[in-house]
Amino acid sequence: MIEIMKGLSDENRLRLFYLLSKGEFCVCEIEVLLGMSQTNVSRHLSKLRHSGLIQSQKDAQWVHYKLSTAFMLSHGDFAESLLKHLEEEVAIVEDMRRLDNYRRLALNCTDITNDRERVTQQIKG
Amino acid sequence: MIEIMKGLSDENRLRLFYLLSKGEFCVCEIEVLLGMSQTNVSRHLSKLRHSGLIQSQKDAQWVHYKLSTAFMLSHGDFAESLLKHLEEEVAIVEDMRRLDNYRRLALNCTDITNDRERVTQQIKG
DNA sequence: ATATTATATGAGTATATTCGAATATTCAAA
DNA sequence: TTTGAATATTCGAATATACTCATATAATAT
Repeated sequence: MIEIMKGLSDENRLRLFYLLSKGEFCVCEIEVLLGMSQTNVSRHLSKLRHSGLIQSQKDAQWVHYKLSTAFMLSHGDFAESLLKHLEEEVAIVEDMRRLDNYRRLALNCTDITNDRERVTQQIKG
Repeated sequence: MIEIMKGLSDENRLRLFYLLSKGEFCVCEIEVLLGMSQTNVSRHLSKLRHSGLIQSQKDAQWVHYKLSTAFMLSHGDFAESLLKHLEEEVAIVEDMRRLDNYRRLALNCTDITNDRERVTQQIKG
């Protein structure tokens, strides 16, 4: 449990964790959705993975991350109550606004590759 | 929520938090029950209090700590699911064994003042 | 008033965490 | 097989955290 709590004791990782509770995302999507640098996203994802909170799956050159099913099976109640409280956090409300736009516009990794700046502007909405 | 997670991302503070979920204790009791130094107990209690997780009440020369009622009202579900998982932690199982002994023997602050070493041995079980 | 007990805080040190910049690795497309 | 894109890792600096020792404060008892 200590590992879990340490994994979730950082604002960026809480945002990552919350985002991944809404689906499966590749690193480039996370960068754009959360406005974080590639290095930082990768680093924090790595930490969350080593804490057992998330899992990754390689798909060609992309790596998709999602919540760990093992973790959700063993700690789902804890995760649910945490996620519920996170909903109200300002940073997370804004993350979710960008995610809504991203989905409404049916954007994907290819769009990000083609014109990252444009996607960033589009979801800022 | 970030403050809360940071407050609970340390093993000693998780132990303090769990102990206080079992009742109200003064600092000298906590020292003996958890086997921590006075300075360290005081410092971590201070951090938990500033994070809003616990509250204190002065009683003569003693200060009694307990979980914050405001926190439990707003985050009780989260606290309950965390506490449930903490039950299994080795360090906490041992803390609880000492607490059981402490209570079975009907010990209190005065006993600790009179002969701390004896109490320490008695609850070691 | 003085000594004693309970608790809190300051200073210093050791360790851990976070981040950006640069670099490495892996895969795919040309 | 070279090039480029996606992701991971290393390094160094800045900051934060935890711990111990010493000291301060506050209340009690003598």
